[in-house]
Amino acid sequence: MVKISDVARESGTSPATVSRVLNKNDRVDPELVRRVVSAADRLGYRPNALARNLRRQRTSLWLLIISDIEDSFFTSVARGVEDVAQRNGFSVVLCNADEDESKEMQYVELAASELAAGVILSPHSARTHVERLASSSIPLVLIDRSLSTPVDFVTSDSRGGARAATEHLLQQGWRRPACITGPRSAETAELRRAGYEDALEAAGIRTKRIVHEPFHIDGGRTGAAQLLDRGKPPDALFVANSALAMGALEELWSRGLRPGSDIGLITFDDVPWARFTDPPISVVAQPAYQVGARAAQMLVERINGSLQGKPRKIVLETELVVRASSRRALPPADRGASAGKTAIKGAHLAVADTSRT
Amino acid sequence: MVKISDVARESGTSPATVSRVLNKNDRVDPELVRRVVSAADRLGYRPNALARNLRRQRTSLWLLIISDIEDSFFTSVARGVEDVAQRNGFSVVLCNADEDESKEMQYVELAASELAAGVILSPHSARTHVERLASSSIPLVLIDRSLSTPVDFVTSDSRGGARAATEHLLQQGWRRPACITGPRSAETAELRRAGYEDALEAAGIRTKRIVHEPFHIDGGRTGAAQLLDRGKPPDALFVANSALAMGALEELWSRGLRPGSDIGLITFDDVPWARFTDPPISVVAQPAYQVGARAAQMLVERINGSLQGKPRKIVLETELVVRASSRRALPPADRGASAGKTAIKGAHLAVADTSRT
DNA sequence: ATGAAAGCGCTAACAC
DNA sequence: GTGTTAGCGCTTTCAT
Repeated sequence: MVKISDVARESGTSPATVSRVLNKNDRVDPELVRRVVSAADRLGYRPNALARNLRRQRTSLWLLIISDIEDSFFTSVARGVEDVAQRNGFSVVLCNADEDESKEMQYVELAASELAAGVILSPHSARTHVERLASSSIPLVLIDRSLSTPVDFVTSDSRGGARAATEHLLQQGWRRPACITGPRSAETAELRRAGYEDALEAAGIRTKRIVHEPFHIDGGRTGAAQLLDRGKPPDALFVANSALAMGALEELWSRGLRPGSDIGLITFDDVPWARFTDPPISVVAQPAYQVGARAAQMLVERINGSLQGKPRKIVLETELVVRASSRRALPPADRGASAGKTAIKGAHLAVADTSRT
Repeated sequence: MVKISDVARESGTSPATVSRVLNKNDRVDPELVRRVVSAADRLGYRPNALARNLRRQRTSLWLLIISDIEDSFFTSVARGVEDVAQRNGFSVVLCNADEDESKEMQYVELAASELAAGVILSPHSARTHVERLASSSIPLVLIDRSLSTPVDFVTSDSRGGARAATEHLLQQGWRRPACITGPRSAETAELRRAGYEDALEAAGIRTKRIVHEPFHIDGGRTGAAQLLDRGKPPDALFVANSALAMGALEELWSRGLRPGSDIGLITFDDVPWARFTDPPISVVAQPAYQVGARAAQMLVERINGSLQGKPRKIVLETELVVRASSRRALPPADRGASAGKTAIKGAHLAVADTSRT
């Protein structure tokens, strides 16, 4: 391994000068710069980040800890984070906590012990993480789900989106809606349930029909099965995320129930394949890329100190995308090729500000 | 920041002993262990990984550099890698190169300068990466795509899978197949095209009908459009990955062409939603999790030295999953609920060994 | 503008 | 079995 002292010797100068040249800090004599650069080049010198980090007591690495790498919401978030990070000279590495609290903790520990420049986290629960990072004074921005502790936070309006989705179902003439949501420990699950209930209450519907399941495909399957096996089964489903939606869809399919004709269906998250299902699925679209980008922007500002004071909270608007699965009126004849094209897109929610701080 | 010397003082011993206790290496007096542990606990001591890494000249971090985080093939690979890494005491961070060579280079550089314990990479092209890592003697395992330089490598049998898929189309009675594959620079794209051609040649079909497009949804759209606009359009499509498949599906949809009845369709990669499309899509399934797990296993063995000598190559079998989109016989009446259930699964390929070394 | 020197926190020889 | 000590490669005062 060729080190800085080798370059110094080769260029007939001192380690200090080489360091200065490499970090293009001070005004060094142009002639020396030339000599150092050429020497470094000739020797194939590569700075050792480990030594630099230890000396500087900081890195330029961000950890983005997400709860499920197979959820397209989070992969879109990741792209938003990466774009902003790159523009600001940070590298992002992704950590998949996999909805597992101990893995999450492990990655938080990694961030702390490796002195990450910043962390963006979608917390499973537990505020211990926050304290751990705070004690190492590593800036943290939460996404998707908040914690009781006040921390910078970016999310989208789950409750408003859920309410709009449910109201849409009711407007379409579905009369016995039900809700498949995530576990009580997940904030987004509870908010989406609450939005669903908001709509029911506003419409004077007393029977709630709610099931809580893990945010996985199996949860969607068993949740749908439970609801459909009841004495008075629902005629429409509001499903709180895309993994649950896949399970629910599978269950409907296996019972020969066709969304749009036999049962109404609307779900959270505009996954890329929602247009290709039979029939296309109506969704509440979250601005996932923006969630990531805004979170990254906040992190940059915390790191460089331009954002100070108490934590900010940003809530982004969702968008209702109406396709065939939620429309009651759709006649069976109108299936197939035309179904994809007739999808209405863009009914913006009336609820909530674009972003409040 | 509380450091090892603080713990030493607090427990009335030396830094060396504290270090030994923390790394549970030597046989230290149980009484001392107790005192050290309790002192560390009391002071809230956290080891500084930066210092440790610098001293040891190694880390326990793996970089997994993938070409597209939104491709479910790679997210499944990631889970395979993570499971094996965790069992062996390594942390995995994911880097999304986004099919961008300069980003990929950047992450390789990160791995080298941070002295990663190992790297798993799906290379976009360029063998410079390999040399860079080799010069820092960081073990590397390639996945999905190989390079001209010999390096440990795990993939699945693209060519065999493509051939089997195409043969299946022909057996179903489709007569004018076409192929939408990726760019010529992508090895998997070329192998799948080759497998497609193998089947055509074996069947004595002379007209190849092949288009090369970027591995993105737009590529699928324009690729399909090009083929369908020809004087003699194809009556069946073999599509080389899932992003392309989405675009192709969109194009078919917009022209009112229904897979299975109007046109045959089979694609690479068993994405979770392939069962939910209209109609369900036949696919060549890659053992993505296994690709990741096997690659990780090789990396472990390279790191601990139990695997030595020249690079190994592992080629895993693919699986043909036949659903409705490729079956010509499917009568229009058999749509809807039953279509998902009647899917045949499991026709194993006759080609290739399970894994050769 | 440049160099000398200290030291970031830890581990691994080496001595006892 | 435990302590002493040197030093990983770099940056950054502090002199000059």
